[in-house]
Amino acid sequence: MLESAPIIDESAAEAESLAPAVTRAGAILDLLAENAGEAAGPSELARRLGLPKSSIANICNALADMGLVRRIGTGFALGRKLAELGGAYLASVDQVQEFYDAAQLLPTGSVETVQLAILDGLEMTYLARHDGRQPVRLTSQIGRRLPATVTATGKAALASLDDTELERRLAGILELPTLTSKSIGSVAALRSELAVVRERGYAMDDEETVEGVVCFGVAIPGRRPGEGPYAASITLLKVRATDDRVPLLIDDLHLLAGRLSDPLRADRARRSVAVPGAG
Amino acid sequence: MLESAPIIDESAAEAESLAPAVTRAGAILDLLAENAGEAAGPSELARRLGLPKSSIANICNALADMGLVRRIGTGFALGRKLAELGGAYLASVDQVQEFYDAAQLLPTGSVETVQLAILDGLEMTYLARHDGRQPVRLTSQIGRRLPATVTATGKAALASLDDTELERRLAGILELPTLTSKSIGSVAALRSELAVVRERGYAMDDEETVEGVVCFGVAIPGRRPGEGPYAASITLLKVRATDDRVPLLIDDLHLLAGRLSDPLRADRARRSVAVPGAG
DNA sequence: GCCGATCGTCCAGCATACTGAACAGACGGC
DNA sequence: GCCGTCTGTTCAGTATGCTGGACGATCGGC
Repeated sequence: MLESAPIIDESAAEAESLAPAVTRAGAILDLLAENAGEAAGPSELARRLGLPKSSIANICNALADMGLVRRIGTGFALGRKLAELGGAYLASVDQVQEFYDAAQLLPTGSVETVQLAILDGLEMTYLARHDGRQPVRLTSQIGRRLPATVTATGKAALASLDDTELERRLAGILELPTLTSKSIGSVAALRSELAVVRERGYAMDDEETVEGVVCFGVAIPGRRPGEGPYAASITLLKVRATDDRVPLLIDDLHLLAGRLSDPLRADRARRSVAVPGAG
Repeated sequence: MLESAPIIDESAAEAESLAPAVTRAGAILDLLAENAGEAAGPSELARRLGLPKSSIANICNALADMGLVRRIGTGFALGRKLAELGGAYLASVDQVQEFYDAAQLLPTGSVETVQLAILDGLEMTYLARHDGRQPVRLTSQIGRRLPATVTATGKAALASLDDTELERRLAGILELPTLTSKSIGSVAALRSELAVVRERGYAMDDEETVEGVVCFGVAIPGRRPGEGPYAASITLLKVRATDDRVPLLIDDLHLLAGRLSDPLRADRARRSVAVPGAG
């Protein structure tokens, strides 16, 4: 059950939208996503969002008619059309398609967990995952968001920004979210870490996201102006990150990044002629 | 580029929504998903949907502010938040979580492509996929929709419906969509096929989706009332569907279906204590 | 089995979000 | 280089979608 909470205005920009109903619908979806799996009724949603109950009910019914949410009893939960749209988004990102092909060809990294993410503000959204042969599954689910400052992908992506853009994103930030005792907590520490990343050519997450797990990451520039940088990472148990393997994995990441960065790719039309799949 | 098309009213229910802006926003997302990868401007969207240009622009800006669509130049394409919401939806479906665990434990099927889908009307939406060890990737992408009548999952799911529900879904259907020359094209042929499925205990797609590829599927009942039935399938090249392997794969599917059907699952709380992932 | 609380739904009035036309800029072609 | 056609954006007026309150159904507790 969703815990009651005082009135909040979800995602600030509410006040000045030219299509308030749409913005509110988005806030509803966000709220349902935070408590995925649990259904919430109109009253509860209205209380949480600080919006009139009737409006919420109208919007939810419209969302339900389209399949964006599904009715569970009298409440609402995320709907199956979101899987369809999410899949369509992922299919529309060229880097995702190429990532799957390229990741399994990596000489050393193909047996590890390799992931692709995109920077969004100060968070990373994970877009694709190559599951290696390791029995332990340490991976984030696709679509999951993690703070950029505690992940190898995030630090690599932030380090690839020019200084003015970086300062813009850090403006007003006083404290950084931490997931373990090793997570970077201060902006000052982050700055020096990013300097190291730029110098070294790759980023490292040394148990900053999960104890006992390390990640290595490199940035992948976007192909269109304004398109936030991407980053690829390899995740493995710290005990497996031996001195002889790590350099090979770093090489693999640079190889992968090179392939995903290169706009000269002959298989541009591959997607449109691909086998439509079977079920 | 999107081809021009005459005015159409996307997904009929437009006329009588109590939150028209939300319904329109959904229609926009649908349209962008159909032509994923290509950006579309307000004018083009307005023409396609038969709606005022200004309204479309307002809605698109609201969607862009939330990340549900992204701006590409002056046009719009699907946004990264859809990946987040889609992932949250998939995480909210208990069967998906259990599917990943169960599929890789199948004695014979774990080396093949195993998929999970849900019935929606007369289409299947693919929710999860276990990639086997086969070099050829025959899989649909997650979120993809295929006609239920040409897929093993779809026929298994339809066969699990009671007659009144089945007739309701087939009402008014004259012709069935076909993907290959072997696809079922008539409702009469479908009825007799479903009778065979019920008798036999599993469904088969014999090159009805893709030439040279066969699938076997079994239904998995939903756990909540009104929740459309699920189905699992195993996909393989027809040349690999030998008489000694197929019975083993069918056994695996029934095993899988049994595990996903059984509401008595001790790992119910697993999701809430799972490792949050690393990046 | 009664009652209180809370739920989801309905309806009419008002404020507001939507509409339609006019605006300036960017291409592309004869 | 000009012009026709397209784009995306802006703005004021009005129809319309949103709001708040009341209704009936449901659940939980003393």
